[in-house]
Amino acid sequence: MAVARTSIKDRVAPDAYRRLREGIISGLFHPNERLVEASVAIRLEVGRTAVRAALVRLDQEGLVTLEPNRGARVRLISDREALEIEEVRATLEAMLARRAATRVTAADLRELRQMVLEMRLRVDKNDAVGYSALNAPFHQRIWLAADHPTTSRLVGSLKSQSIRLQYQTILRPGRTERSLREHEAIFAALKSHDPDGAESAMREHLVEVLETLQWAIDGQRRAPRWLPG
Amino acid sequence: MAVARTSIKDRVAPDAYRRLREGIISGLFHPNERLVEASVAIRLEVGRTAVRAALVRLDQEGLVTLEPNRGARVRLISDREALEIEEVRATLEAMLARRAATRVTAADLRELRQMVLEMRLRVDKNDAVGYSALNAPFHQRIWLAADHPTTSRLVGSLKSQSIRLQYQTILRPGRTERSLREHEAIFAALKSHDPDGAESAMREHLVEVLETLQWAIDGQRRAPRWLPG
DNA sequence: AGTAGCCGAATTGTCGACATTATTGAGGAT
DNA sequence: ATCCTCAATAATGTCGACAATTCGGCTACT
Repeated sequence: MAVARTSIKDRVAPDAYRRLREGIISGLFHPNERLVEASVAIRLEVGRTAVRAALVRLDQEGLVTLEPNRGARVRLISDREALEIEEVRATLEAMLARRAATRVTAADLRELRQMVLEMRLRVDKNDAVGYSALNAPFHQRIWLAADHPTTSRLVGSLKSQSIRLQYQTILRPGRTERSLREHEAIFAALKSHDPDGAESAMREHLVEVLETLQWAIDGQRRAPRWLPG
Repeated sequence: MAVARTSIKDRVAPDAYRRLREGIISGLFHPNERLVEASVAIRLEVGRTAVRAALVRLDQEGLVTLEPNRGARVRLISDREALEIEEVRATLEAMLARRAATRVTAADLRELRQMVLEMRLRVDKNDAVGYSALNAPFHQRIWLAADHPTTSRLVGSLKSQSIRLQYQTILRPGRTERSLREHEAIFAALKSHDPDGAESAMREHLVEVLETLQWAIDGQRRAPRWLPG
């Protein structure tokens, strides 16, 4: 059989943090699930020490809650908190868009244009998930153009916390069409180096997202439980 | 002599993180200073394990940089980064002020009014440091009124990173007078429940702070080193 | 029947020992 | 003199063992 010589620390140990993080974000570990150090260590094929360090880090990052002597759980973001996070994100991304408008290079614009075109393509093909996959890269490209690493890091961290509800927002009928137009508006503003335009376009876009989120929350408040009879 | 029965873990261990953090913020550990686990452990009278955990957490928080196999240092925030942080803070606090304007209770206003009066008092007494000490609580009181814990936490964390330059901003001649008037303007806007007014007053205030910061940076770029002869 | 208190399993917290990795400095060859 | 090699040192990374804590269930007593 031989589990190969990948014997627990070929070079896996260093990124126990990254892998656990990925596991949480991807939903492999469910919200509120207990994370027992020993079990996780076995599952990830790393030592308990590494898991411990990862948990501390994830706690600080907000993806995990760590209570003294009582262990760790995948942090369950409340609905209210999810909305708050989205609100902050909107504020910061609007600021980034503003900055980006005055700094985009030709290369930036070329790439962004490419992305928007690809998005349009997928929407026309009714490929909602495919479209949604381009969403994050598009935004990130704007962050890059804004040249503001501090904020970028912050927004990135926020985003990872609110993934849970992200999936459901895709499902809203007619949302992709609208989302695409918003993205196109943002691109247009950036292209014409219009800070006010970019900021407000981004803000409008994220207000939309926020409303969709609210819609998703309302929806799930009913759906998940039918009492028998 | 007897260092008392505080024998290394009476109940000190749990907050090694807090103490190390405090030490960094208060300047007890200098920027760029190496933090050797063993030494810190002795100095804080805790085990190396606790120090390790604290370092990981502080790294995630941005107060310390942690390089694999090369140890930890107190993070030195570059001038550029300090400005970026202040910029983010301005954006977020402006948003908080806006929210606060629509939610301040009578009790909030009473407390804020008290603070502003006390500030006025100290400025009139030419007590710059005394005035400056009231600054943080005033802002925090507004965060509380805004009722947006996510953002409050974020802004608090940002603030701790940029302490280094904070001191020098006090020294700017005529700054306190001006700062006081800005605070009074913010209070007035909150009192009349004017979101736009509160947001812009806060933004103006923080733009002022940002400029002062820039001034301090420029100042220190010359001051700290005279070559002999 | 109800409740206080107590055992025991499971899990976290801490320590000490040791392996691993960077760093420094001395010595030697070119 | 300069560069290279290689030990000596110092610090970090990891593991295993054990102490401390929590929690669930069980008993004993009223």
